[in-house]
Amino acid sequence: MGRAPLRDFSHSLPMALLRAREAVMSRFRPMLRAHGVTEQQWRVLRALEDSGEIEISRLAERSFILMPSLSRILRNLEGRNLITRRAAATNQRRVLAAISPKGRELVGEVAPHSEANYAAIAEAAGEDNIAQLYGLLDQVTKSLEPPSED
Amino acid sequence: MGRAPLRDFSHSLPMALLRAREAVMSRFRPMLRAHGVTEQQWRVLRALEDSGEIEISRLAERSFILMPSLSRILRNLEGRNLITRRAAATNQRRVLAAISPKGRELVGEVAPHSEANYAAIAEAAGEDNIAQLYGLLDQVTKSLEPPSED
DNA sequence: GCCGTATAATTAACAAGTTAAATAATTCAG
DNA sequence: CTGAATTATTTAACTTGTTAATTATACGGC
Repeated sequence: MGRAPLRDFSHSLPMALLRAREAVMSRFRPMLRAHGVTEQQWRVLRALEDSGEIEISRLAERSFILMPSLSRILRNLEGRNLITRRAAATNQRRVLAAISPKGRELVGEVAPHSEANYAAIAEAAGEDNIAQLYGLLDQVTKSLEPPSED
Repeated sequence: MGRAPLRDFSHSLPMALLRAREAVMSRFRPMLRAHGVTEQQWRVLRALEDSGEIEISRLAERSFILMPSLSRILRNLEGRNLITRRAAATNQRRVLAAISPKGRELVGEVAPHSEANYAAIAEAAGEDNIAQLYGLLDQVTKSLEPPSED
């Protein structure tokens, strides 16, 4: 107690966010693992299911994965025939990725479990708390993002 | 918006937590990098400064880093003479880690910048929002943690 | 049409996350 | 007191995060 020479170590915002995220993810990881995908691979597959064929730069934004990581993940998923990649017709630099039938099948298998987990989490934490948390996270995130200069 | 075949992809709790964490950390990483430490190395040094000499299992809990990662991080920090490691006298299995004078010096240099960043973040996001966010994160995290059986 | 510059994606290199296995020291039953 | 089970830490293997460098294509001025 008394003077704090530094912010109390156990109360840093990054740590609090990390703990919360881990509390959530620990309920998903075993299930995803049982289906042979990592958390990030799952994010990519879900994003592709949502978007249809899409430029990988945009896929990186949507799945919130940096390009170098995404590049490796796509190589992996392509090797397992869960996605396809091809150069765009108009611009050979751009690469378009799309989910494959096999990938869609996998998403179909995993999605119900994922939904059940979300429901269990909402139940355990309280719908209202989750909703409020979403709101605050969005607000704080936006207020911290650099003033993008588009 | 009609039926949602799956939860809207862009609104998953893990993603929202990840985005918020990244919004915060992006304000710290360049500064830490300039001082030659990663985010995790910084967490470890701060935790050691707080705790004094401590068993590394407990250090893992405090810094919220898994033992295999921590093992590598300590090897690195020890190699740079920022920390020391020694076997406990009573139990040769246990390893005690402590921050070194050089490590303490580094913390002393970095801490003011860290504090300034926290202040800027609180300013940008609003003290009240941050406080409310802490509360919600704690609450949700606790409600999701498995009923620990001590 | 050619050259410098910008853009999209990948690769490189190192650190850390995740799960499983291995190592080493301790405890405890018999 | 010996050996099986337990505990603390490390190592292994693979994946991802992070920053920098590289490759390949497209664009713009001349």
